[in-house]
Amino acid sequence: MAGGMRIGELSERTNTPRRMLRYYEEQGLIAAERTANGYRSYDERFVDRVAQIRGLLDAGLPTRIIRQILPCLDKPRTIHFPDATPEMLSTLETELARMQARVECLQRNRDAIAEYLEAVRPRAEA
Amino acid sequence: MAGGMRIGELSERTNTPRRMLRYYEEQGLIAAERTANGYRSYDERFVDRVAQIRGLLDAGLPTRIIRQILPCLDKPRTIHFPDATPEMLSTLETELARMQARVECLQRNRDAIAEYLEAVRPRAEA
DNA sequence: TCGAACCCTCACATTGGTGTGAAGGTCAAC
DNA sequence: GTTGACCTTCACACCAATGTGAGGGTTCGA
Repeated sequence: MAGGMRIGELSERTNTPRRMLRYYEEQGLIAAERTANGYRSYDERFVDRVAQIRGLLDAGLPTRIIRQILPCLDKPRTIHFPDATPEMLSTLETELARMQARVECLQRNRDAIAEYLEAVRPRAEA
Repeated sequence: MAGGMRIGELSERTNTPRRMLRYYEEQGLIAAERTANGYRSYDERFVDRVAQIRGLLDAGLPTRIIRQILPCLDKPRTIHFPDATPEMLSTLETELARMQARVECLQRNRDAIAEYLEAVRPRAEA
């Protein structure tokens, strides 16, 4: 069985506390297999998955929203078109707009900070 | 005295609970004047300021960080170059990188959602 | 067979942003 | 001069994300 790491390894590889991995599972963001003795078992795909979750959390999205949008982000579409309820589509559109607003806000402020640093740093490094 | 609105008006114009305006003040993000009777008095500039704060908060930055970067974002530079301590510059650089990462994460996921919606929505509206 | 290093669940604590309400001061209008 | 719509501070409560640790099982190597 090549594809099964336990929570400790996933924790190290994603730089995420075990506690959080269990929490994400509890929140329905990831669904780990279990080995015979009850240990969680993760395959490679969870590494990216967790990174994605952390990125979104860090960007200010709550788990409730992440849970809703995650299924739409799978590379090989596992959620087919008929699965999408109208409510879900409208949630997605709302979230899309909010993310767009966030991006713009962050970009504006990022640029302002960059500009400030540029002005304040008189070409230090060679 | 043309330029003094009270907390209620600022609250309405920024769509922000009074409670939060007081909280931002307590956190050192805004500094309101006081009229003779103790009421807070805000001028026009606070409208943009509060919007900026809310945007950053919504994007996941904690008040502690916002407090540090806000002074650098003033249009007419009120913070001059010598004011910047090395620690502050390094905080700014760190924050700049984090914001960049956030932007990229949000853009990726935003694009993925947009793509999903595009695929799932069979050209509905005229 | 013991110890170390994992894993499990459960549960309480903390932090930051926010909601809400009490107890009271100011001020304009009637 | 009382009412109503503001404002003040203070304080308790909530939720989500996270920390921490107790109490206990599994596995493996010395």
